[in-house]
Amino acid sequence: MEEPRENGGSHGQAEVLYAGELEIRPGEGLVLATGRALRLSVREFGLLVAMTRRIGTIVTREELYAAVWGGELRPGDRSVDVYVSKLRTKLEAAMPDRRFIHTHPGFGYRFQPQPSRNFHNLSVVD
Amino acid sequence: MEEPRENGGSHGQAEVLYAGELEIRPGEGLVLATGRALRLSVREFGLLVAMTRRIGTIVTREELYAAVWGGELRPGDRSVDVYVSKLRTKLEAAMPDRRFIHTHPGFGYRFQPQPSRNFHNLSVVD
DNA sequence: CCCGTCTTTTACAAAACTTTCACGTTTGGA
DNA sequence: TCCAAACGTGAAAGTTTTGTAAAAGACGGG
Repeated sequence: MEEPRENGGSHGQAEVLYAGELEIRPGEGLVLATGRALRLSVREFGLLVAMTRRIGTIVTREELYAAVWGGELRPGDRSVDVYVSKLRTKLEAAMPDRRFIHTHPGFGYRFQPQPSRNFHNLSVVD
Repeated sequence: MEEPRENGGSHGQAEVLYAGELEIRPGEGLVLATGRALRLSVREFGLLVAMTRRIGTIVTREELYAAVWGGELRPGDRSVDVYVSKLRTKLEAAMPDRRFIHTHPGFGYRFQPQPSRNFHNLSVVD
C-alpha cells in the first residue's frame, strides 16, 4: 500500500495562490491566466506573488521592494513602478478588461482582481 | 518483484504516457509521433520522459539534470540546454508547427504540447 | 585501428531581463 | 486654477540567460 500524496511527486512546495482568474504557483514560477501559462520574468513574478499574498491591502513600495528585490528601497529608485507597469501590461494582455493592480497615490499599490465595468458605472471606488 | 524506479514515484513497466500526438513508453524506450517511431538518444528520451511526467509545470534545470543525468547540476553545465535543443529539433521535425517545450527564462522549461493558442497575446501567453 | 553514434564541452550570437533615465500625465492640496 | 510631488511608461544601456553549431571526448562493433 502506498501513502497518498498530494500530487504524486516530491517536487517543490504545493502552494497555490488564487486571485480571480489567476492561478499562481510560487514554488514553480508559474502563473496561469484562465488556464494558460503566462511568461513572466523573475521580477514580475516576484511582484505578483508578493502582492497576491497581501491581496486587497495597500502595500508600500518599500515593502514590495524588500520582498522582491531584497534590501532597502533607495530614494529615487523607480524599479517597483517600472515593474508594476510591466506586470499590468502582461496581465491585461492576457485578460483584457480586467484590472488587477490599483494605485493609491502617496501610499502604494493594492492588488485586487476586478471584473470589467460598464462605462456608466464610474464611481469613486477603485 | 522489482521496480525500475526512474524518478518521482513508482511506475509499472506497462506505463504509457500521452502528450498531444505523442505516445511514450518509458519501459521500452519508445516514442511514437503520430504513430511513427522517433529515434531518440538515451538522454533525449530521458528528458522527454522527465518532462512529460511533469507536463504543464515548470521544471528547473537542476531537477531535469537530477532526473536524467543523476546527481547535481554543476554551475556552467549546459547539458540540459543542449539536449532540450536537440529534443526540440527532433520533435519539430516529426511534427512541424507544433511547440512542446517552452522556456521560462530564470525558472526552467515547461513541457506542454500545443496549448490551444490565442492568436493575440503571443508575447505574453506561451 | 576506423567508423559511426552519442555525450560533453566550448564558443558565440541572439534573446530576454534589469536598471536607469527622461518626460509627459495625473493627483491632491492650497 | 495652479503647482509640486507622485506616477506611468517608452527606451537606452548594461547584464544575464538561452539557443545552437561545432569541436572534442568516449565507446562499442567491425
